[in-house]
Amino acid sequence: MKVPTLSDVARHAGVSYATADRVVNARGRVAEKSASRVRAAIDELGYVRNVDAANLAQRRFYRFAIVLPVGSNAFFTRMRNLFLAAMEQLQAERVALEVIEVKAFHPSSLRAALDRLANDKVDGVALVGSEDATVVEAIEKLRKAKIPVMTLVSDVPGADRNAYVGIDNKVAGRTAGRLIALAHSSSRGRVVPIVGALSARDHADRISGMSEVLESQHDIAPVIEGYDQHDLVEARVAQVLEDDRDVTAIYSAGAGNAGLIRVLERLPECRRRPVAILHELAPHSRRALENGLIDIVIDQRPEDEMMRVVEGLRRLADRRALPVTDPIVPAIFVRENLPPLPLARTEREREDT
Amino acid sequence: MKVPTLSDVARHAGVSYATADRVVNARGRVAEKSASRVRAAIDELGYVRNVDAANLAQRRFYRFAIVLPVGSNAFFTRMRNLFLAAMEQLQAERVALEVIEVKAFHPSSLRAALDRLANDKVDGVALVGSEDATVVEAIEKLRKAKIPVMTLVSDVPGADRNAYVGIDNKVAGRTAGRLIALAHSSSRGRVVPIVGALSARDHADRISGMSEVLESQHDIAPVIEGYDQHDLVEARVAQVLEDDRDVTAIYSAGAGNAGLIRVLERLPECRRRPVAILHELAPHSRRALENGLIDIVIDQRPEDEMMRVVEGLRRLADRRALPVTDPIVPAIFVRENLPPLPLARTEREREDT
DNA sequence: TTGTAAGCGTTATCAT
DNA sequence: ATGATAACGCTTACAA
Repeated sequence: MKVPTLSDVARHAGVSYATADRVVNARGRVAEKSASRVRAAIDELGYVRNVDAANLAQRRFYRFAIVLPVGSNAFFTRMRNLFLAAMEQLQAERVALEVIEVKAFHPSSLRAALDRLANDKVDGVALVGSEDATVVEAIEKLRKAKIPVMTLVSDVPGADRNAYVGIDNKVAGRTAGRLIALAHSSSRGRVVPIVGALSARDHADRISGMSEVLESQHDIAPVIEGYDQHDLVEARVAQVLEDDRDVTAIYSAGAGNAGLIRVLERLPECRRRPVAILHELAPHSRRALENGLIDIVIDQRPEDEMMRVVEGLRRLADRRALPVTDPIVPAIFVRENLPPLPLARTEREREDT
Repeated sequence: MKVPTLSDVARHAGVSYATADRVVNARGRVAEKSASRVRAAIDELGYVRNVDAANLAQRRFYRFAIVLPVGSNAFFTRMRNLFLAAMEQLQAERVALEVIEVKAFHPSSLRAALDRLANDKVDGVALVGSEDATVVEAIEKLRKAKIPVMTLVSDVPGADRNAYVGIDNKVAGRTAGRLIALAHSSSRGRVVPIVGALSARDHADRISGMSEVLESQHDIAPVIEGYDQHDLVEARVAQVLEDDRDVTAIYSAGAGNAGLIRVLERLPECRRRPVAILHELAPHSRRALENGLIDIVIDQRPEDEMMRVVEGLRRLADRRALPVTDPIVPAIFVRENLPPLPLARTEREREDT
């Protein structure tokens, strides 16, 4: 059961090795006649490029760039730390990561970073997308430079990235809705939705998913915009709970949840705590789950996303097919299935909102 | 930034290339004095074996064996189909899978298969474990033959397999418990647990996890043993629901759920459907979720497990480190977050219980 | 116990 | 537009 090599292909096609190679690697300068003979030989023999040999000949050392928004967001801090923590192990596998931080909600900052990378000739780029024409262009430029691009956590509509690694926010919102419905049994409830900003697509998608499921049987209170800031969230939620005694559930689709948790913490004894569902495991949300202050955390498991991104970039750089995977299914954490705490923590780890 | 090669190591240690190689590959026949010099050189230079080059030199073609119990169990049918479906894509990556079916609950059948593999000199074995001394021995034998071993879905306590890919059943049960509690708000409930057999460790673990969470606030009815057979499950559950009008929840930790679903389907209108949670997505459980006959399916996502197994076996065969991963978190499916149906189905796919 | 050297299937360079 | 060939870093057979 011998696997055919490119030499076999060349011989079969009656051309030299170099010519066959030119076809396989699209180097041009081949007469169409030769090219077609080579292509025929390739699928007659069922030739597949030996990636190991190719990488050896190139003394492959992958350089990938990971572009993350940075700011006071606990989730991306966590994400960044995960990439940093992976670097050591990856070093031994001959891949180097460059983690680049750009200003959040600042497309031109992202664009500048991407443009630099296009000239740097890295072997692949992963980025947290945003809906912005300038970002679409930057991605196009990368692709033209033959650099694979993956979007992470947030996709870029209209851009032809090679793959997206992240959850479907609409589905996540619907899931939250269903769980809230479940927690209400048959009684009618009143749900308060919280987002960072309604203009953020992910947040809006989550809320609309949740509403879709609940609106026929329950009341949906006006959306609170907390701008992902815990003190703002705290103030607004406290206010709403005070004004509206009928609230039975809270669904927070964004960040700033430390503020929400503080409100729940000091809820008067007499008042029944509303069902609370929020997104992303973080030190404070974990603790709140353990203490019974909230019920459910929907988590997109950045560890998983990180691994898929690195693996995906490697495969793209090797010109291998990406495995056809189901979309990432977010994890649903309750008090009882929290993952064990990681043993070590990165030096720079911070507990921001 | 040159990466050191084994030649560098040899030179640095003042020995020949072959000697350095003997140390790295533990081939023996090296004077301790030389060996230690080589080892010193290795970590002075930070040498890491180039797996690509090694695989090229060996004309690597991985042969992995996947040993699955077969019988009338929908879950393992699904699992097997996943492996079969992956084979084509894997072919191009120079890995061949041999999917071996053994009789379920039949340790000596499993043992025989494993013993054959030990002599066959495959590059790695994945198997669905069971608590049995003879299986422990068979694994030991494989390991002695330098064959990597992974357990899948069910671990083998006491065996030194290289890794386990599967969920923590106790945790899964506790999660089910919490969700049931959530669905009961503050009212007291009465839960009927169903298993295949209490002697099956996985099932027992799930039930005990569930009970742990619920027993203080709710009633736990006697466990139904349905031996993973849908007609048996159907009969028993129908009986219990008839005898006991106070049942508010059902947790099925095993298989045979088609029977359970049939009972729920023909529940009289006047009677409120109990909260229902069961394990593993299958055609019938999916449909029941869509129809609102059950509330939640806890799924260990065999697609994911399959990929981890293949990737893990490959890494082990390459003598690379396994990535430190969190344990597999089962997915919690409700009606609203069901994964899209796969487009193609394997020829042999069957819909058994 | 130690050393030498011919592959492995590519990439990339140079010559024609 | 085509062809020949020296690396790449390892494994393995063989020689000393």
